[in-house]
This record gives sequence, C-alpha cells and structure tokens, in this order.
Amino acid sequence: MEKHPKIYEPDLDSPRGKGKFYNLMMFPYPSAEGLHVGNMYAFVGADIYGRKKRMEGYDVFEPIGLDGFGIHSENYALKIGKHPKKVAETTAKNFYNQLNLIGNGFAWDERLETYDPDYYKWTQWIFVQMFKKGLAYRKKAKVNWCPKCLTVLADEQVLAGECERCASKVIKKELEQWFFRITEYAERLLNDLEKIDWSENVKIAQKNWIGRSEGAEIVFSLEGASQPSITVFTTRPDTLFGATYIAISPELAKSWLDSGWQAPADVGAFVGRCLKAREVPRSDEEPSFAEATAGKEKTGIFTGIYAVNPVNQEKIPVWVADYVLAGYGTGAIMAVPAHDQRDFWFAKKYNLPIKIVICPNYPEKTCPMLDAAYEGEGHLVGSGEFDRMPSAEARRAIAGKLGAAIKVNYHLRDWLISRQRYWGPPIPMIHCEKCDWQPVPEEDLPVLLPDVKDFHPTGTDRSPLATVESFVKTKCPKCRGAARRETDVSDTFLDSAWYFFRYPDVENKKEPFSQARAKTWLPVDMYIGGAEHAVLHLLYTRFLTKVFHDWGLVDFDEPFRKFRAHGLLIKNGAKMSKSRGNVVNPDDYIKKYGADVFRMYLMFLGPFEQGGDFRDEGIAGVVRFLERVRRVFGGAQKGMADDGEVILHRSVKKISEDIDGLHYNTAISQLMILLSALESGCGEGERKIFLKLLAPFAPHTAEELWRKLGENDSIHRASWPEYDEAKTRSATAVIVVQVNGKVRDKFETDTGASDRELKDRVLLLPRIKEIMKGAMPKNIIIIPDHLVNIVL
RNA sequence: GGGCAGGUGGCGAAACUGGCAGACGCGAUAGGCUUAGGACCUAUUGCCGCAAGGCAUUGUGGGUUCAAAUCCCACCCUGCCCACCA
Repeated sequence: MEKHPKIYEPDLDSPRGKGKFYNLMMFPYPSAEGLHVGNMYAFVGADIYGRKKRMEGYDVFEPIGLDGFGIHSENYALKIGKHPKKVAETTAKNFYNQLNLIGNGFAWDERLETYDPDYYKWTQWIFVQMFKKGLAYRKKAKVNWCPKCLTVLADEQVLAGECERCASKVIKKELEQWFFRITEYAERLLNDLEKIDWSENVKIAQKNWIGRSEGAEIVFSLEGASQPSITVFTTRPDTLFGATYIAISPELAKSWLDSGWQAPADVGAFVGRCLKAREVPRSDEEPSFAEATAGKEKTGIFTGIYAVNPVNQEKIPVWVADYVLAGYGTGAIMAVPAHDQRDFWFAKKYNLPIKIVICPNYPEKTCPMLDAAYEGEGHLVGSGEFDRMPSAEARRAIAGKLGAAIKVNYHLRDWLISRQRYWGPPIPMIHCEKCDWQPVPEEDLPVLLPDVKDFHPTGTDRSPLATVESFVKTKCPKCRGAARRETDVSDTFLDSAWYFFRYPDVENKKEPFSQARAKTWLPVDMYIGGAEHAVLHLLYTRFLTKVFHDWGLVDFDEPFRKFRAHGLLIKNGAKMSKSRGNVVNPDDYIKKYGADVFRMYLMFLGPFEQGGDFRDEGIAGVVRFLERVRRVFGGAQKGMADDGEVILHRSVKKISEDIDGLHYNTAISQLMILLSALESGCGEGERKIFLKLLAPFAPHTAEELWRKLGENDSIHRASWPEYDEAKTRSATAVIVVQVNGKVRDKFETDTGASDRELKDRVLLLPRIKEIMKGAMPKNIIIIPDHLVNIVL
C-alpha cells in the first residue's frame, strides 16, 4: 500500500492549477473472489481519463472505496461460515492491494468503506432526515421469501423462481416495510435528464424506467355492487365507446370482498387462486413474451356487477381478471378488446363483444376485420358525436366532455429500503406503543450494528437483529417509555447513493460532509461505471442529490455532470462466468506481464464504451509494443525522418481527442504508429512527447523512461503536449482518380491544387485516357486534396 | 412483445460530417538472423494473375446519390435491459 508513489495529492481546500476535476468511478462491492477484471477494466479506463486531465493542469481528485455492506458480502460470509465483519476485514486488504497494483492515481488518503460506523452513521442520519421530512414511510409490500432458508431474498438471488442457494421455490410474502418517496421526484428526475451530459442510452433507460404516461381517470357508476362507482385509468379515452367490459384486479376484488361485498360463490375462490398464484415470482427461465404475457392464459370471472359507460350509458359487465395489475393506475381498467391486445385475447376467450371504434382506413367506409387488436391511430367510428374525429384529438375531446381528471402515472415505484438481513446499517427508528415510530435522536447515531455471533437469517419475518434483545430493547426518545428498535437494515443502494458526497470530506465527524468541501468539489465532473447500473444506482444518486438540494445542503441538483457507461468484457466471445471457467483473474496477468501491459491490453481490446473480447493470444502485441518502446529509448538519438514531424503532430492531436472521447483502442494504435516513426530516428524532444502520450496508459514504464531522460519530477505532473494544427497537414496529398465511382488511378501532388489543375492533370493520365477512349465526361466531381470522379 | 446496442478478413477491430473499406494488433505463410529453438528483422496475407492489371466485397433485399459500411425503406440474426404499466 505504502509503496504506491503518491503523485496525486489534490488540495481539497483550494484546488490548484486550472481548478478541480472530480474524476469518479463506481466503487466496487468486494466479493470473496477478489477484484473482477471487469472492475479493473472500468478503473483503468477512468484513470486514463483522469491522468490526462491532471497533465492538462487540473487538480484531479480520483477517490476509491468499498461498497462493502450488503447481500453479496453477507452471502459469502454465510457460505464460508465466517462473520461478515471478519470477512470484510480480509477482503478489504485484498482489494486495496489489488487496486494498488493496477497503477491508478487514486487519492489513497480519502478512502471510505460503507460498513465503517463513521460512514454509516451518516447513512442513518440521511434516513432520519428522510423520515422527518416525510420522505420515508411504512407500508405493506411483498418480498421474496425462501421457505427452506427461512429468509428474505433480494430479487437478484431469485433464479428461475428458485432460491439461488437451496433451489426451493421462492414465494412472495407480505411484510410491512420502509419506503422512500422517490415517486414524488418522478417529474424532476425525468425532466432534468435534459440538462446532463450522460450516455444517451442510459438516459433513455431512465426515462423508460420512470415511465411517464398521461391519461384520464374515468368514472363508471356500478349496479349491483357494494360500491357506487369505479374509477379506471386509461391513456386512450378516445376508445371509450369501444369499452365492452370492465376488468378489476384480484387485489381490488379482495378488498371489496373484505368490505362486505356479497359476490357469487365462485368469485371468492377465483380471487383466492389468483392471489396465491401471484405469490410465486415470475421465473427467469420462462422465455419471452409468449410465456410471460401472451401465452400465459388470461383468466377471469364475471362478478354479476354491471357498470354504466358514462359516455353512452351502455351497461357493460364487470369482471375480475388476473391480468390487471393492482399496483398501477387504479387497479381497474376499461377493456377495449378491439384496440388492446390483452383485452382482445380475453374477449375472444370469454365471448365478450369486440367493438371497433378506431378505423385506420379513413376516409374509406369499411373498417378491417380484426384478427388482432388495432392499437394504432385512426379516425373514430361508432362513437356518436365524435365520429370521424382523429383519435389523437378525440382523447382530449372525450375526456373533456366527461370532465374526467387528467392524470399522470409513472411506472416508477417508491424505493423499498427495508432488508430483513444482518449486514447493513440498522434502520435508525424506534417503535413505541404510545408514540408510534420515532427516529433515533441524531446525537445517538450511529446505531451500531451489534457484533452478534449468530448473524444467520432467523426463520421469522425478522432480521437476525430481532433476536438480540439488548439491541432491540430501548427507550422511546419521546416519552422515555419502553420501546423497541427497528430490526431491519437498509438497502445497500442507500449506502452507494451518496458516497461521492463523502469522499472529499471523509474525516468529518460532525456532518455527512461539509458544505464548503461540497461546494469546492461537487458535482462530480466525470463518472464512469457499468451500464447495469443505468437505472437503480444512477437514479437513486440523482434522487438523493435532489433531496440534498431541497434541504439546502448543496446548490446543485444533479450529481454527475458527465457520465459514461463502459462496455462489457467477454472472454473468447463468451460471457465470463465461474461455471464456464473462463473468468480472467487480473492478478495472474499482472504478475506475468506487469500492470502496464495489462492496462494497455484491456484498453486495446475494443472501444471502451462497447467492451471487448479478452483473448490471451492478443496480449503479445502489447508486450512487443512496450519492449519496442524500451529498445527505441535505449538507442542513440538522431533526427527524425522527413515525415516525422507530421506524424508527431497528428499523433498528439489524435491521442488527445481519442482520450477525451474514451476511444482508447485507437489512441493506442496511434501510439504504435508514432513509435514506428520514432524507430527510424528520434531526438530527445520527440521522446519526451511520446512518453507523455504514453503516460496515462502505461504509467510505470513512462515514469521510468522519463527519469532516465534526466527528469527529476514525475511525468504525471508534466504538462500534456500540444500540437500545431498546421503541422498536422502534410505538404502533399494522394489524389484518388475514379471513373464512374471506381478507383482507376492515383497520383501524388502538392496540397492545395485548384480544381482546374486537378482536372487537367487527371484528363492527361494515360490510364484514364485509355479508359475514356475519347468519350466526353458528363460530369467531373472534385473533392480538393482528395478525389476526382469522372462520370461518363 | 418493448427499449437499447451491435452484425465489416482466419481472429480482436479501424473508417471524420457520404469520398481509396480493412488503420492498428493477433494469427498464418515465406525469407533473413541463429548450432538450434525462441526472440528479433523483412515481405506476403479477399479472389484471379508471373506481372501489368482485373474482379468481388461491410448480415439479406430494395432505394437515394457522381459516390453508401455510413443516409432511407423492409427483413434476418446476436447481445444486454425491461416486461401483462391499460
């Protein structure tokens, strides 16, 4: 650890040079196997970017830490039968050693680990503030439950509907849980995407995840029900005349039954069956839409109730249907079989009427026969006064006529924070019979995770902490009466949603971070990480940042100015996995080839944002390259060849631009091209420029050769080379001569030749004359310094 | 089913804003160097041809253009994410 040369020492209070540059990479969650090559890939890519910024004169802050709390670590501890805390200690050591080996310019003094009480104290503090501000609340929610392991599982631990450890069928269990009201921020999270420079695909993923849809709430009055009316949400009020039944979710039916609805006998049984079926989470194995939706039989039952369509007073039946979701909209829909595929299947099955009200054939009179729902736009038919109106217009017209409320719905759900697990920050809440839920007073934070022997899941609905009486029993902060602590811990995503605020101020004992430090260093200038976090992690960080902004802690409301997702590394064309046995262990490669070769090879595989295919054979190229570099630097100095200067200036330009655009693979090709030029002869000036260009990629080699040239200060503090645009252009150009678009000849000439000159010269070329056979060209296209195309 | 990314030599991949397809690297072949092997150096590496030269070619089929890997339309395939969201 100490061996690492500290070349990066940002001044955290007043950044030097051109100012601060916060270069962040997603911190890893340490697993037992050690740092994954995918992490290395991400970190090296991010470090190259940061190192160039440093050489450009920015004060670069590049911190690293460990996302050590959470299920991954806990499961490993369970597996090997060691306490998570002990495991964390050893894995931390390993991880930092490995991170040290890859040669990144980390700010080693500002590390943080999420399981450190000095850190999670503030994670808990955030929870308390959330509660105080009304952003944390409790409600019932379903969790995955393994009946054999007797524990709650995270979604990612459920494989094909089975527990990943014991392969028992997982069921859904309803428990009361803590939530954060992220939905309150849905609109801002959506709109503010426009003001940040992020990979476009990630923005789109977030947009879809938030899933805004605008529609109308339409009220149908009911006959024969215990309720007077029912409200449905629809994005297509224009199809209202085509509604031939109402479908309600089993959950809604259940609540009606519970509140005294006298339903036909088999309705209760049907509802029971549906709810039971929903306890089994959908498996990964079920392929495709066919199983998940289309092929999965939609079932339902008539309730005996009728609803009155408010637009035409038509009486339509009310059904309970298993395809209606409880958690979205109002839990009830108006079914329009002609214009919704699911309703169409359902209507076919139960012989319900299918009534076309949107015709795609306007102005022709005939509407098509439907063998599937028509979900597109068209003109209204069979819709009374609205006939012939375009459907888009009719949406507003029909909703308007009914005075229906315009309503915006989001797919985004509130953030479930509770985990019935051990290895996380205890949720800092106390329950008192008299005073209900009370937050732990801030001066009592952190609520330390008790160092229990038995951290195994308990077999009840509770976290293992529930069995620790000394932990559970406490006093109510309000009335001082006997009370009990919340025993669940919080989601790991909460730990990682704010860590970058803490990095510039890890020693702070009084607050999560000082406003001064935050003002100096935040927001993050460049964030690099995996696309798999496109929604959850990146959405939570944005949410929390907006919350901090609203609390007045910071004056910005987006955490990362720029975010780029790196691609996925695969091995020999296949995804790496333990079962395939094709996992690249970075340590082996670093040991064998050294960090510089490994770094460069990773970056040379393919475009950083697209990932690459790791093949052992390919490493030789980079090994040879660095050996050639040493040979050139060991050789005598002499002048460069004639075209050397152009290649040098072009290389500086290309490599600079490529690093800025994360095109590291082509930057390395250019280094290779430049090296070939240097091999034919080079002086000290060219050597230094080359080393500077090499430094971000191969920091150790570059440093060593730099010192051999007699430099006393680190190359990583040297200035990034500049180029002269004029010198990137060569004095001559090769002109391609085409006839009818086919290349027929080429010649070299001075750059800047006029169209006239080029034309005259081309027409005199013997080969061209021969091809033309005296014919008159119809047209001659001239691209200066580049190409002449003769059209015959 | 939806969203996103992608499909180019034996392989990993390049190609700015439409202008020489295959940069750079791996592998392969031949030669040099070497006692030998490795390393290294040189040349070749889409097809035909001794060569000059010719021909083909960027998943498939159409189109636009003097000119298309690049733009447009339809389709096929692969990967990732989401998935009964009314």
